[in-house]
Amino acid sequence: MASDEPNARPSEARLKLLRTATRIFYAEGIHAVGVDRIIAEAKVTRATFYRHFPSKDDLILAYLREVHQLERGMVDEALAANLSPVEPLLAIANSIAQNIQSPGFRGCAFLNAAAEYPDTNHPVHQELIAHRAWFLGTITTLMAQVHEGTADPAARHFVMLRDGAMAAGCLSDPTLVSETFLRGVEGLLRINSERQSTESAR
Amino acid sequence: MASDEPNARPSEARLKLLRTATRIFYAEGIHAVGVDRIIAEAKVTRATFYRHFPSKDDLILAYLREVHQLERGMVDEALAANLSPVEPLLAIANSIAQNIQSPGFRGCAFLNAAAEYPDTNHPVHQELIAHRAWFLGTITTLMAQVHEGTADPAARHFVMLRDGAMAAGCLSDPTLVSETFLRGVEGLLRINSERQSTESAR
DNA sequence: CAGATCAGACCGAACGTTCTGTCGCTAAGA
DNA sequence: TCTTAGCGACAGAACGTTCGGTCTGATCTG
Repeated sequence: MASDEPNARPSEARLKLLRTATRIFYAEGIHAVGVDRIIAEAKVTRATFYRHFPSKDDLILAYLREVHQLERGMVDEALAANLSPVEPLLAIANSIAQNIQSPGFRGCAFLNAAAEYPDTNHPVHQELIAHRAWFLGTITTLMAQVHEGTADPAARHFVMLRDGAMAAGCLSDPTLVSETFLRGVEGLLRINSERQSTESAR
Repeated sequence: MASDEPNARPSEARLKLLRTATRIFYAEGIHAVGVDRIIAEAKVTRATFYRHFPSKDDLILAYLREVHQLERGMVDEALAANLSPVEPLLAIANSIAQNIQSPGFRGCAFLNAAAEYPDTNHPVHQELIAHRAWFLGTITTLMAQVHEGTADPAARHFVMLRDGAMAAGCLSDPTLVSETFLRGVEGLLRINSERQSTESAR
């Protein structure tokens, strides 16, 4: 990607473009927003835009990577305060619930991108698949610490609840959606903890 | 909506347009497909298109109403074979699971439309909100027959699992997604049935 | 005959991308 | 200290294509 060397300090113009794109793509959709709009609101010129992003698709990929980093940050934070096997999962769930209730919440950037880019050959689609693989893998690892034998189905169940909550959070009452999600997660963790306790008692 | 009187037989041209739009919009996304494409593949002319649909938005609304009718048909079928309070819900869940595993599955047309039309004032957005209200209401009514007191949260939980399954069904292994969904629903129904049995035994 | 459909041209706007010349800033070299 | 070169950003025009929508006249069918 142009001008994005790992150790180079990103230019102010590039940051402005990426920040603007992240905000507008998330709020309004990707296809619904043209590069003209991003350029105008970032207050840079066309030449500057194309200097940093060779095409609109490059900007979209940068947007998704930006959101991915934000979500990684959230997960890393939950892992840092790690006391018992269940707590990181609850911390992640609470973070998701808070996000759902935050102003400007507009669902999952990756699920939204999937709706707009269904072609599995498109780089945008491939980017979101990679993100989802990371998230499922992370939850699976955490679930394995709760109960090794059922980690896979339990993680899939967690992610399904997450996906459902993210999808519905801006289509109905976010408070009810968050409650439903947290209850589902708590029930899931309770069942899996009891399995672990039952097997430990043997 | 033009030429769509309740008792009039829809013309062949209109049917072709709607059928084509339903297929392509669902498979490829709404913004990603222009009217030219629909017209070319439906093998009608531009004037015919605009005779039946005054604008692209009218076609999109017709597409969503078409999918809504299909889903109503699925639910009506599940209700028709109604033996016990739990069975319609299981039938609906099984129908959803089969859909997820069917060729060409591309998620929920309404969730996909929500991603592309986030503006709550847009008629497309309002159409999908109405559809979701119908679905949640239907599931709530069915859950009330399982256990009156927890019908609301249980229905929301069911719909959350459904949304998550629909979102993930074409982004990962559809068989695993279906299994996860059906297990989640079975667990939910078991818990709610046991609540009903417990309260009946008092 | 009336309505539906056809063929096809047209419109202005928007789309993503390319390009040119100019300006400002910074760092390095004389 | 001054000059120069290089880099990044600016202003703005231009390109070809696609977009959704409008319109006209001809043909077909019931």
